[in-house]
Amino acid sequence: MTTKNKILMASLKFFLVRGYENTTLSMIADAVNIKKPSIYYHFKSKEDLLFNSIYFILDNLEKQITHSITKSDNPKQQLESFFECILDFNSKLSLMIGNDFNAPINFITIFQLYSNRFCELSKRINEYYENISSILKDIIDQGQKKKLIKNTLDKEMTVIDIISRIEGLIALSTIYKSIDLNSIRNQLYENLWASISLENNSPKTKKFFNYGHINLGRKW
Amino acid sequence: MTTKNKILMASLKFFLVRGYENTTLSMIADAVNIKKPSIYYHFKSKEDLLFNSIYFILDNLEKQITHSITKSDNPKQQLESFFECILDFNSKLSLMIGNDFNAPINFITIFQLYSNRFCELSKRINEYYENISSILKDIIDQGQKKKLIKNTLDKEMTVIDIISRIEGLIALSTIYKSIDLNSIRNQLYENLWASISLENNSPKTKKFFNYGHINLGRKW
DNA sequence: GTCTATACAAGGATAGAC
DNA sequence: GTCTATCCTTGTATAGAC
Repeated sequence: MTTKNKILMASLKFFLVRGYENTTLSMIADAVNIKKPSIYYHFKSKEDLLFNSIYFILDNLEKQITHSITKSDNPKQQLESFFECILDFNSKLSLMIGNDFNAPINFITIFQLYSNRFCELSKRINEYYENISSILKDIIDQGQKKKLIKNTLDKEMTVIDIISRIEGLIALSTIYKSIDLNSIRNQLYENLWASISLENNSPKTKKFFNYGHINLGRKW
Repeated sequence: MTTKNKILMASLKFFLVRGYENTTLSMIADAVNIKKPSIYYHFKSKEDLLFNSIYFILDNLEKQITHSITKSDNPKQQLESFFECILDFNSKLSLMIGNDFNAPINFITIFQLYSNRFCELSKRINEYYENISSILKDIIDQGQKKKLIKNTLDKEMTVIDIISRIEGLIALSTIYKSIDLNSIRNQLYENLWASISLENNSPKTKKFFNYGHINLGRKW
């Protein structure tokens, strides 16, 4: 791993766990075992580090979502993959950055905080939502054609409903201590499917997907 | 309005819109038309301001949820009030603090950020979730007794499902620019009700509640 | 209760040697 | 590419006058 990547990964870690303002360049430098000014050889400012951290998250997440969807052409399974993929991405991110704080991380918070402050980030984050919305619309389309999903659904609204349920779940599980996300996520997906599908009794299949290794997505 | 309350309201505003670290005591002092050191006469530190801001939000929100629930003893309407109340609280908070930034606010983000950093806050925030969980459980109980809500529901999970849908919606609408929350909130509530109720066709009633004035809840 | 003046610390960033 | 030394700004907080 190059020094540049080490710096980026350390930044990502601190930004996710402590937030941007509570992360200092000294902390990052210490974590990478270099001195503060060396960071400036690789990145032009602290903001630059934030931007690259967020691009890293979004690039990888999009890649993994796209990949997980192609594993099946069954709309129900695709939707399940979509659902699981985002939840798993959050857990994996936590493992990947070596989260040795005992605070759970939530990658969405960082979007909320900085999308309104940095126009450049806002664009990219919105692009991400456009992308996953379009993926979901395609899945719903296919499901309707195959008579698996209700034809009466408002597509736009259903997309919002699905995304907000997933993100709400991640957010809530990091704030409210009494939630055991793993024990209910399958059931919550079944509820979601039941609410949009034409089936009467949705079978309760337990599936665990593995999305492979998280790669560095962006060229420098 | 006393100087103390003015300071608190200004802090709340900045904390919600800019976050804690990006809010300086000078900004607060300017907004209230006093000098920086005068703040220390009323509050012992910047942290003290953060704590009181969050208590203010939670005290008021709990009060309004409790109040909105008592307006009906029909579980469907109570659940709708609950749903609407939290969404409206977020909008009202935005109006109340005189949000002249063009960034939408989301009062839940602040919980996510500081519940893990300040043990005292974590306790209070968890207490809030325990409270609203218990309110929701009661509503579901009543609904089941009155044969309006499915008996097969896992109560714990349903509670999490409901809260995460509401909070996910608020969060998403502040990040993703293409969402018009007001045009879909009623439909989303109907979806929620449809997924837990025994009715086959849920009637589409449009209701707008007014939760009255937001009061200062905490004694100093 | 509010002010002026000021202490003190810390963070981002740059210059320039090696 | 990485370092030491240092600049500069800003933020929290306190002392003490009025």
